Amino acid sequence: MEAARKLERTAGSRAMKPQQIRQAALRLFQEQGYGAVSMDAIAREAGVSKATIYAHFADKAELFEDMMKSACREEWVAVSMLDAVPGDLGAELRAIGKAYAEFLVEPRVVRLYRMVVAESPRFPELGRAFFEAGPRLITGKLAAYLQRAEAQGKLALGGASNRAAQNFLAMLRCEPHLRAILALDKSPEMPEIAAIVDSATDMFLRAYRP
Amino acid sequence: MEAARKLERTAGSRAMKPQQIRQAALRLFQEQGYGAVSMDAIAREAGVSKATIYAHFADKAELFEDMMKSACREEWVAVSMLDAVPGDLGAELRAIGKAYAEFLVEPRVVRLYRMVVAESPRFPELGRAFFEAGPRLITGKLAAYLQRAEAQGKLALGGASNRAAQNFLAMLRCEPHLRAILALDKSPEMPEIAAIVDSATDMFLRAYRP
DNA sequence: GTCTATAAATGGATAGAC
DNA sequence: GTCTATCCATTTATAGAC
Repeated sequence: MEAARKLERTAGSRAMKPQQIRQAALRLFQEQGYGAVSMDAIAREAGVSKATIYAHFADKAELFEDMMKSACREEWVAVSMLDAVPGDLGAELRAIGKAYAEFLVEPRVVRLYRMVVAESPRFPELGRAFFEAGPRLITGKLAAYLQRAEAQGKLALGGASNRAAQNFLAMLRCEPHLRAILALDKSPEMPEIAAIVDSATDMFLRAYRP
Repeated sequence: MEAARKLERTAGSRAMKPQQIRQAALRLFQEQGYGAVSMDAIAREAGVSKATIYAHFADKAELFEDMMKSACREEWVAVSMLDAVPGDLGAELRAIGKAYAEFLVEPRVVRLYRMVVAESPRFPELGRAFFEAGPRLITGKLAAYLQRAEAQGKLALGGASNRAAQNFLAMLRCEPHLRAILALDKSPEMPEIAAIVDSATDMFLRAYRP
């Protein structure tokens, strides 16, 4: 009964504190990097006391890992929706490719990628979570799609649908993506990306047309 | 004359201190990330006092940036040597591709890439230096090579040699590269890389064969 | 659970002797 | 140029009141 009373009494603002802390931590870690952010700064940014953070997270490392895994799951949801839209094979590949290539230069995605890459050696589960939630999922989906297209006689992949999918997706991790990762431009050049996707799709189809 | 005497007297170990410091800093920054490394730790690792570091570098940021630019130049030298080896077009592309794809999973290169990606937003010159010394240089070289091949009637690129080069190189930044970046494997799987390079080369040639 | 206050150690950077 | 010793702000994490 004590537990029940507690739950009632605290359903309001208390339950939101962990989320506030995660969001504040995400902002600061993105701006300054894991090692450069202090728990004091996170407490200030979240509008809570430091002791409150330690009431919800064991230490800085656990807060970081917990927050990052949530962020990975949330970010990749958008692109995991990539399903075949109606149209001919070329149009479908172009649409999937454009969505993915543009996703890969979104500032939120780029910032997340930077943190994952930077801290993967110290947080092994993080690199794994990112890979499974994103690249692995989307590669599998595209490979299945290409396999269906081959079964319908629209492509000649020699059964290597997974490798073909990897080749296609790799071409979408293109120079604009790299330039975004390296913070070389103020904002990504979307027309250039569209042209690259067209080029990659054309090349893919020329190579794998029956 | 005082200057001359000083130079004589200090030609031995003193001139090497900056290099010792750079090397120690590289090791620690790679292991722990920029924000997590202290100047005390660098001094210990280099076997010098903290004051000696500050005698050669204005502060932590300048030490990091100076060291990183040196590291970028040194690392990319290996792959910038990539010149056409004798053989037919397919064999040459395969050789270039294999060298580049294997370079991209070397632990030293992966560690450097992680740091550049992590700190590019805070050190804009770093992302620029990395890009110019590596991807930009190699893309230009390959584009020129492909253009010569097209002039000889061995390829049909429609004049878009640069885009073709980018497509080919993007396929070499493949899943093993991504897995290495994310620290998913203990050691890179070279046979898998060779198979991917073969696949990418075949696809490239099927698409662009006259 | 949440706060204020503080402990105990470490951070970047410098002074002054040699 | 190089060292030892040190300044003072900041660090992670906790104690104790509510």
